[in-house]
Amino acid sequence: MDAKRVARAVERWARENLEKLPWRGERSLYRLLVAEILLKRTTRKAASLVYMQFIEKYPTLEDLCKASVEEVEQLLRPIGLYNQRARQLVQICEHRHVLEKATTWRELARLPGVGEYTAKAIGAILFGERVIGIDGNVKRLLVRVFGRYDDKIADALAMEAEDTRLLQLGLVDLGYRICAPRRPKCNKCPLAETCLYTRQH
DNA sequence: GTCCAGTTTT
DNA sequence: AAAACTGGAC
Repeated sequence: MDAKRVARAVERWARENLEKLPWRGERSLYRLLVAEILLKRTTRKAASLVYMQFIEKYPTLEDLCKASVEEVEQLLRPIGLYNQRARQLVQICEHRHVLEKATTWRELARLPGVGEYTAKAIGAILFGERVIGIDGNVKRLLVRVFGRYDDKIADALAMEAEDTRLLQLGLVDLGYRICAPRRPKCNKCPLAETCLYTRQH
């Protein structure tokens, strides 16, 4: 298995090609967590606008914790799932101490609304942990490249990471923008040489 | 396995 | 008109 080769290629690609998004480059755990919750089952475009409004209104965790659920719901209404998301954000305030001290993805995973994907993605992006969050886009990419997906593949990739942030964001961006569900842009993909799917088509 | 929910893409 | 959208809770 070419985990090392794939990791290198993804990181190299990510260095030049990551899409600029409002939460990219964000060093605040609070802000990254807000972004992840807004992005669940939601496109980047829709999430971007609401994210910027959200951060302007609640720049810090303290600001959010002073807000009411209704107020937060109102802001989230345009992108849907507002009931659920607003409740989760307010619950995170109740677990404020966890967020303030967390240094590993396992601690984050205890927060309401934070599952394995979100916790591992932040672990890779912010904490530099050797983990990779696997969302639908990354899974599709890995199935195409390796012909299958299981936990061992994700672990192997994480172990080969030189820069866990670049690897995580690179995988997500490649999966979303290049390795699209239909008509993937294999001619623009840095993994085309080793990709099983590309070679079979 | 089902539900959440408005927006975007096909 | 569907199907999908950086999932997670129940």
